[in-house]
Amino acid sequence: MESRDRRRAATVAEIKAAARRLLVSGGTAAVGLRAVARELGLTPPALYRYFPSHEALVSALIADLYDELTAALMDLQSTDEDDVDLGARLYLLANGLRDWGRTHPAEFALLFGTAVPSPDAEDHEETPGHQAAMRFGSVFKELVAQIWHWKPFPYPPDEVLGSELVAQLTQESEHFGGMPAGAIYLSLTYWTRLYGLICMEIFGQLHWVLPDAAAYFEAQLYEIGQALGLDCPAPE
Amino acid sequence: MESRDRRRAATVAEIKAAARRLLVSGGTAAVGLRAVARELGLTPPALYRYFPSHEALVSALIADLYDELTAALMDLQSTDEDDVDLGARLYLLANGLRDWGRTHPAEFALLFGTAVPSPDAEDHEETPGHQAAMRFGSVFKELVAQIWHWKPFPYPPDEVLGSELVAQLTQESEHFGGMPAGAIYLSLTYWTRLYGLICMEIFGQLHWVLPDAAAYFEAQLYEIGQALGLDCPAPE
DNA sequence: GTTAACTGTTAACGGTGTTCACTCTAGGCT
DNA sequence: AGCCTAGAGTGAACACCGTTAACAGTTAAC
Repeated sequence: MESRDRRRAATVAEIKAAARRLLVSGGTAAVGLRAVARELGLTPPALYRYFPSHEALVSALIADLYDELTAALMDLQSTDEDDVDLGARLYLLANGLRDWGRTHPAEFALLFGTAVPSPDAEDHEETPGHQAAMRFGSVFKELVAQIWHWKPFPYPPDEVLGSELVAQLTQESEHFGGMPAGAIYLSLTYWTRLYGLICMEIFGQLHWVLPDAAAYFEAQLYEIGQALGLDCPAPE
Repeated sequence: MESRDRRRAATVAEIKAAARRLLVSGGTAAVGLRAVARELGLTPPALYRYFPSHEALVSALIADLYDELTAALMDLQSTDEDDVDLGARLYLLANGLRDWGRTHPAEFALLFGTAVPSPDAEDHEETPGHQAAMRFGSVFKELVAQIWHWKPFPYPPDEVLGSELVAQLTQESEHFGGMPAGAIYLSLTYWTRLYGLICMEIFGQLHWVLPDAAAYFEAQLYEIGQALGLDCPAPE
């Protein structure tokens, strides 16, 4: 005899589970409102008791997937001892993100394949999906800040970056544990290269030159780790 | 009294022009078959005389856009003298690609924002869009090969790349003017970083840390140019 | 025990890509 | 010149989509 809100929460979970099933089996386009209703043996309008629109349903799914990915990456790091090499943790994070994308291509495409809405819509900054994405991003930011305070790496001086870039980077310093602009620049470069690499591999934009991007990814990972003063495992 | 095929070709061009108008004004989702027909004052089934499906229409538009982008990048290079610094050409290419994306965000999203179909569908490798994408890619490949033969740059030895990666890269050597694996690796790194960077900027995945990615792009461009032994204009 | 909130239904509207049967016009062939 | 066939375009229809409105049954709360 579950209370009403419990039943409601359970139904919401079932809806999202059905949506995800459709996403996995048929890609982003397959997760339609009517299809989800069909999956649950409901009529389409019934879903409007739980989500105000189809887009809201998809957004909720996106938020869930972000949180799942975030959790997967976090407990991938916490499995080892506390005094582990932080560089190895970053290596685990990078490989964990890639692996998640490779094992969940449909979910990955939903999270990172669609263009982010323009940032001028400032009223939509509080969407649950956006907040979940922020939590996901801070996993990387916090680890990088830890690495910096653990073993500071050499970074380019402000002169070579240019004052405009330094100004923007300094503004983000609080989110990076007070790191200097040059160190934030290197961290951002790490993220940019990692993210771009994984997206290109999973979205198939690397197939035309590399049939299997694993070795290339490994080499790149070694390269970008070095820039942060880390000794990632060298290939071969 | 234009011949029948002329009239037909003209109509095809009008259809694609209308599709593009819709793409620019309303994004990828706005270029629907019925909307295109409406734009031309036709009924939807009429378009099936020119394209077998909606997807084919979009594919044709994609191919056109690839060719337009390719042409824009090519005559961006050919505007200067023949004995110009080839490094400057690569710099122009990189900036040209970014500028095209920034001035044509809807077209850019259509070309690079949707996931590429899986490569296991080998029968769809001859689609006009795919061929146009190949032509686009070879602009970069050919310029890099020219640079290599013009002023060979130092490259990592096979040992640090690993035999698996070297094997894959060597297989692509013919498309890169006979360059060694390490040189192809550096070129691929250049492309990967450039491509990833531009996609992230235009798809808004850099907004959360950099309000204006121009300075960051400039710094990155300088960095990746150096890896190819080029003296790109330094920032500031 | 009555009442109000909640959950689900059916019917319908406007939108989409697509197919079929039909008309009409213009070119090619004898 | 005259048929006649291929091509271009139309209207009606189908199956799908997201969404809304009006309605019915159940269930929790006062």
